[in-house]
Amino acid sequence: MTNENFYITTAIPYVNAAPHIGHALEFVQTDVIRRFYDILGYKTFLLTGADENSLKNVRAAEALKIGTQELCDRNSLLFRQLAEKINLKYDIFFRSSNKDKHWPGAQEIWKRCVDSGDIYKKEYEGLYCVGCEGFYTKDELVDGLCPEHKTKPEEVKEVNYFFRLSKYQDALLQLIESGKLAIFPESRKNEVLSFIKGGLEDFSASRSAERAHGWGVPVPGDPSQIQYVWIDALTTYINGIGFGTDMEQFKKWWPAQLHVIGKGITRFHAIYWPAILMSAKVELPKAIFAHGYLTVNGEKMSKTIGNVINPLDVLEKYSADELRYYLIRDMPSFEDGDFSIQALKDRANKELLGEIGNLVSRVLTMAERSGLQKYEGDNVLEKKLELEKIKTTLSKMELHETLEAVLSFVKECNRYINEEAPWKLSGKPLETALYNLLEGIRVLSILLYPFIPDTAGKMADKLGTKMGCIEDCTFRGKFEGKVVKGAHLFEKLE
RNA sequence: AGCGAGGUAGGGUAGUCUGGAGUGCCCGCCGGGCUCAUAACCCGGAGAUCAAUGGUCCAAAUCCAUUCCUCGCUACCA
Repeated sequence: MTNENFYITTAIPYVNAAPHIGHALEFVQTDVIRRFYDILGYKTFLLTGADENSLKNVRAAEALKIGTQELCDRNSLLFRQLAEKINLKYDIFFRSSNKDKHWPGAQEIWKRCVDSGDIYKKEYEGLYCVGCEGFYTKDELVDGLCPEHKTKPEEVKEVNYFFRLSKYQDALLQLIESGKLAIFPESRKNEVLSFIKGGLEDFSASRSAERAHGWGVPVPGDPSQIQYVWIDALTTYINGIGFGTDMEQFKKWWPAQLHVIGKGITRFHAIYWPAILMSAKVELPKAIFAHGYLTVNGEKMSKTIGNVINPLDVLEKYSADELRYYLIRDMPSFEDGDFSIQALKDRANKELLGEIGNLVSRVLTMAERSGLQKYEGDNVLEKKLELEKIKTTLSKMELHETLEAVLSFVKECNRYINEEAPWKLSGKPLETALYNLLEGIRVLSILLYPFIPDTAGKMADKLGTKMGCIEDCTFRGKFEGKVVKGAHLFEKLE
């Protein structure tokens, strides 16, 4: 057992629209890691939430003819519902429109960066598309026109605050090359390194309040400017645990052991964020895990195609465990993966029901019929458990590999039944076979807990055992739980 | 264009660093076994010029060179 703290975060998504299935993937991945660290004995804390200060939210609200806060309230609720329904075990759902807890921290960070001399005023010149309300670089334009609106962007000059990112180029390089800030997977780490080596430019850290429609965190001492959304968004990771408002709690959990993010925002987390923290003289997070994106039936998700999958709809028809299992099992942790309902059903029927549910069902039937109250025997089946592989793949964040290693033990249990044929046995040989199988299921209930917590709990209940931790994943020579078969763990999906 | 990652059976992957029979896993397909179990479970089989060419070596998916193809990153996208 360890007493170390483990603070983990999901990215905080823009809430300009309802959650899609990609958000569900991130929630599940983060939760699996968190729960694994739970059974490893860490004291864990998980932050999730919503980035509400984006201009996208302002625009989305205007399109719907409602207030921005109302839109954020509405959509944040959907994200929170998703978190609940998918069993994301979060400790805090933190919204960046929270003026009491978020603004003080975001402004404190800003002041500290000013004190370090890293924020300065500069005239910003850029190509601004009125339709997009955003700036474009020359490379992004198609024939000199905005790729979306096919209009010529205006040249706009505006005085903004800039963050002196260039100053941190060497420090960032050293930080990431040395692994002091770990980036999973390796390929993303390489991308970040090559980006840094290409030379870092200072970035615009504020916008005019006018252009931001007055929405966002004001720059301390200059109400005409609003903080650039990324600065305020990143600080939710520290503000949510008390930076600027409850430094005691903040010190308890920070630094984060892991930020889980989508691959598209790697740069902000691996470059901007550590630079801001260095400037503000705050400790740095330990690791970043960038997952891939989901396609749907082989196509990129898009509103235009109309193939966006809302995970809340999926959870109307399928259980949290079925969705969680599928997302981890079929999606490589780091690569893009393809989502399809058919594949989800196949996994649920073949593996959750056919292998896990059926294993429990056949063993508990035989155990009940045996009439035994306690079971003893030698630990032959335990040798098939690859606990080391489970731990090493987890430490590399290869969650699909971790799950596969757990599942291969399920297969060994089923194989063991076929080989031993306990239905033909009686006396000591029967007791030994049942002992091994019951211990096997008990261990599985622990190892499956991070992935399918509801089912794992049911398994422990059926065995009459308590949910254990990693130290309990060994066979103990004796099984004394009170076995009750009860209902099936899964029903077949048609 | 530059930098990076890849191309292994019908699909998806591991193996490559540290060369040693195409070795493994998942889905799909075909055949058999079992009857404890939710038509679930177990075993066996078919299916691959390991992208191509050239080289090093007793020996190459693995090392070297070249070519072709795919994907990612290249300043504000989960």
